Amino acid sequence: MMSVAVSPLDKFREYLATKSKRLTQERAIIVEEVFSDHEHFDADQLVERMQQREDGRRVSRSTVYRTLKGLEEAGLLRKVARNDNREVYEHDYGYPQHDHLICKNCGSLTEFTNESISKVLEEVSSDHRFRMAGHRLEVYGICEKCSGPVQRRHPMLDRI
Amino acid sequence: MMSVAVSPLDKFREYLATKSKRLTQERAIIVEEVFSDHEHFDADQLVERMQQREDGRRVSRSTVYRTLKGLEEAGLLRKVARNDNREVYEHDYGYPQHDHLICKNCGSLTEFTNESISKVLEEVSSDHRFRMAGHRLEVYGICEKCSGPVQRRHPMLDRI
DNA sequence: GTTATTGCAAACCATTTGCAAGTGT
DNA sequence: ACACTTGCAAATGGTTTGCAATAAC
Repeated sequence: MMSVAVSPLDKFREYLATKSKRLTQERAIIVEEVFSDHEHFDADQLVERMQQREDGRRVSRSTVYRTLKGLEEAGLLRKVARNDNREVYEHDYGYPQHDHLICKNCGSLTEFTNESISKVLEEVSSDHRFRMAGHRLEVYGICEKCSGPVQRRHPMLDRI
Repeated sequence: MMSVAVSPLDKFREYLATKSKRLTQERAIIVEEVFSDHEHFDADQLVERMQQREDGRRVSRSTVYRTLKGLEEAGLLRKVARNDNREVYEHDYGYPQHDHLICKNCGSLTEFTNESISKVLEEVSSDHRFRMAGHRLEVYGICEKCSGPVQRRHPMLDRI
C-alpha cells in the first residue's frame, strides 16, 4: 500500500516551483484529464480527449506534448512502451510499481507486479556500481484472447 | 555455453528461403558488416559503416533499413533500446540472453545476465496465459563512470 | 512590468515507400 | 522470363520548435 500524501496537481506544482515554471490553466487541465483515470494512453489520445472536453477548455497539441514532458520529469508519468510508433504513458505516482505483457497481435497491455524483479535489478545495479533510477520491462508475446479464439475457429474439432 | 551450428549468413539464408526472398549481394554485405563485431549500433551508424567500406561495395540507406527489419524477423538481431531517438540493435544469435543498464548521462549500455529474470517472466506469462516470445528490459540510471568523477570534483573534500 | 507560456504553422528527423531500373533463381 | 530488390527521391508521421500574442507571477 502506497500512501499518496499529495495530489498529482500539488506534486506538479512543487516541481514547477523548483524550476521557476508556472502553473498555467492549460497545465492544470491536462493534469486533471490525465489523472481522471488509470488507463494507458499516448500523446495523440490525450490531445483528442482535450479537444472533446465539454467545458470547452481546449489545449493545443504543442502544449500537450510540452506538458507530458514536464509530467514525466516531475515523476508523475512514465513511458512504458511504444505502440504504433507512439510512446505510451502511464501514471507513475500513487500507483504501485509494475511491468507489462504486451500483445504483438492486438497491442493490449497487461500489468503485472513481481517483487523479485526489482530485487534482482537492485542487486545487479549494485554489482555494477550503477545507480538505478528506474526501469522499463516489456514482455512481448501473444495474449490469452488472441491466442485462443483465433486459432480455434472450430472449437469442437480440437478434441479429435 | 550456446553452440552456434550455423553462421549468421546461413541462418539468414534459411529465413529468406522460407519467405521466398533472395540472398542478394547487398544483404550478404550487410550481414558481414553487422556480424563483424559485437557492438551495439543504430541504423545510421550502420549506414555510415557501409559507406566507408574500402571495397566500395556500397549499400543504400533504404536497403540498410529494409535488411535490418529482415534480420530482426530472422532472429539475428533485436532492438534493445532507443538512444537519441534511434533504435539500437544488437546480435540476437550466437550470443547469450542478457539485458542492459542504460546510463542516462552518457548513453552507454552495459550488458548483464541474470537467470532468475527469465524464470520469473515465464512464470508470470504462464499465470496470465500469455505466450511470451521475448522481452526488453532497460534499466535506467547513472553508470559508474558518470557518477564517479563528475560528482567528486574535489575528492579530498569527500572525507570532511 | 517581467518572464514564462501558449497556439499556430513550419521544421525536424528517423523510418518508410512508390517506382523504374537492375538482379537472383 | 518471372518475381523480388535496389536506389533514389519523395512521403510519412510523431514530436519539436520559432515566434508573436497572451497570461502568470
